[in-house]
Amino acid sequence: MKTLPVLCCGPATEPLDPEARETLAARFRALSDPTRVAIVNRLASTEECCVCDLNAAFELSQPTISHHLKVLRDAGLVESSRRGTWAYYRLVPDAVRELRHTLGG
Amino acid sequence: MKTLPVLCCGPATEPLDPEARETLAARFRALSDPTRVAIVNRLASTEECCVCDLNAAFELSQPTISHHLKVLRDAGLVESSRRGTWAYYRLVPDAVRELRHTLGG
DNA sequence: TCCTTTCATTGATTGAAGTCGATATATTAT
DNA sequence: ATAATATATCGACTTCAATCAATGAAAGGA
Repeated sequence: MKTLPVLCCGPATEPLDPEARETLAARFRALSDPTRVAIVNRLASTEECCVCDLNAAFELSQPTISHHLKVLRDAGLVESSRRGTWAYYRLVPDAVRELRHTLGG
Repeated sequence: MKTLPVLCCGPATEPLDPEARETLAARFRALSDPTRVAIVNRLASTEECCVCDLNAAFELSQPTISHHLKVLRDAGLVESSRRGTWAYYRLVPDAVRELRHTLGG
């Protein structure tokens, strides 16, 4: 994965090309929903998490949770693997780190 | 301004209360548009910037740029001041830092 | 085999967001 | 005063996103 330039807050920051703008905006958009922020927060504390736990943790329908997980997956912020009947989700640390770096790490 | 807890990626992360989820999501949402990412990036490199420069820098109408600036203002990521006819915008470093911290600074 | 459980997908509905033209407001210049 | 310039706001249109009920797909158990 290509490393994106630092967005802020150095004294001299390089301008972003249109592709980088799109990529960054897409990732921030994945975090633009309270439920998804909470999911990422939960994954940050539990290392790995079954979908069934997430379904139980939020007062939303199962398809809605599944939808949010898909948004996070498409953004590359989380990844999943099936073991038997269950699906387990975890953060992609590099993606999160890159976003943080974008905000001026 | 209240300091939000670290979102990621420590071994033990505290769960976010609903209000914190909303606040964080709102700020990430302000960065969920390519133009706004570019504006913030530009502000990060120029310290302060006239709206007229932003209008010239993007191939969007003046009302659209004004709208994006309002979104960023409402999110607390930028602030503005008028000097004469011109309006100058700049980043709010604390807000950006807080977001970065949320991603596990 | 059939039923149950877990998760994903589809379709529909509702509300939010991006964009622009038109207009309003405020400041400076003539 | 009048005109010109710089921003902001309004109204309308269009596209996108969140949500849920219903359905599909895959695995395990009786």
